[in-house]
Amino acid sequence: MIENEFCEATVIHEDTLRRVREEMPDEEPIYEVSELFKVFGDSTRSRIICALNLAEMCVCDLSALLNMTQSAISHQLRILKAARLVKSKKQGRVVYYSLDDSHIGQIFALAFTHVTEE
Amino acid sequence: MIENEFCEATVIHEDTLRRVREEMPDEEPIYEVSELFKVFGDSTRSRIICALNLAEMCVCDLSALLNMTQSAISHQLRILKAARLVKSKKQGRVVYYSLDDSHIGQIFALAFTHVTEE
DNA sequence: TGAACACATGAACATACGTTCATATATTAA
DNA sequence: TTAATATATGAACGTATGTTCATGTGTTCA
Repeated sequence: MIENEFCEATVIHEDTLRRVREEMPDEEPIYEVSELFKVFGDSTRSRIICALNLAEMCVCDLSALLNMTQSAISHQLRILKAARLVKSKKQGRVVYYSLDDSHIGQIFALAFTHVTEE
Repeated sequence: MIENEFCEATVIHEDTLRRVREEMPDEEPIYEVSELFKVFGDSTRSRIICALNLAEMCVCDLSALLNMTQSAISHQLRILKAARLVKSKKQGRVVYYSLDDSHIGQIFALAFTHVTEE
């Protein structure tokens, strides 16, 4: 049992700890990954993503589809756009949103198979 | 332009809206998917998952690895266990945690390739 | 039996987050 | 130019969430 340098935690398995320390991904990419998952971790945003995965849509259609106020949808689209998950295209006063990523579909597909099995 | 039955939202594209309504996944699996992503959406939990993906570990080793208090780790492990993402095995007074799912690795792998490219 | 240890857990606290409300911006049509 | 429309956005509000602190539970060892 060895005291850690930075906190009071006791270390029982020095060998595995050393190995995991070496093989662990850096903190930054892990942080970015969890930031990505955080965006997915709201059902409104997930529903928007599922919808945009089927068709390019404008804000008021999304609002009607999800039965939510235009403001709420717009706020969430802003977050999705900041995360570079959706892109927008303005035509007149209508703004069309669509998915801006190739991995989203794959990640969601895996997640769906996860929650639907067992 | 047609007024929606349940909210004041204006519908511009009736045809795509109808098609998306038909092809959209049900609300419940989408909700479950976003609940799963919500669990992944915290960097502490993501780091725990990355660690357990490399080795079965006890609480105090995780605590030392992530330089966090035993209590904080324990609380997060509770959440991961409730989500059936990790399982625990008690040996004496030491509790060993390991991943309890085959999809986690794939989902994280996809997410990593997403954040590391571009 | 009691001390030490590994872990769990409830309460408290600060912070983050999603929606609502009011309003601003930009475009079209009269 | 004015009214209507589609969207964006800031402030406010309630709620959810992660960590800390204190303490509880269960196990080992002297």
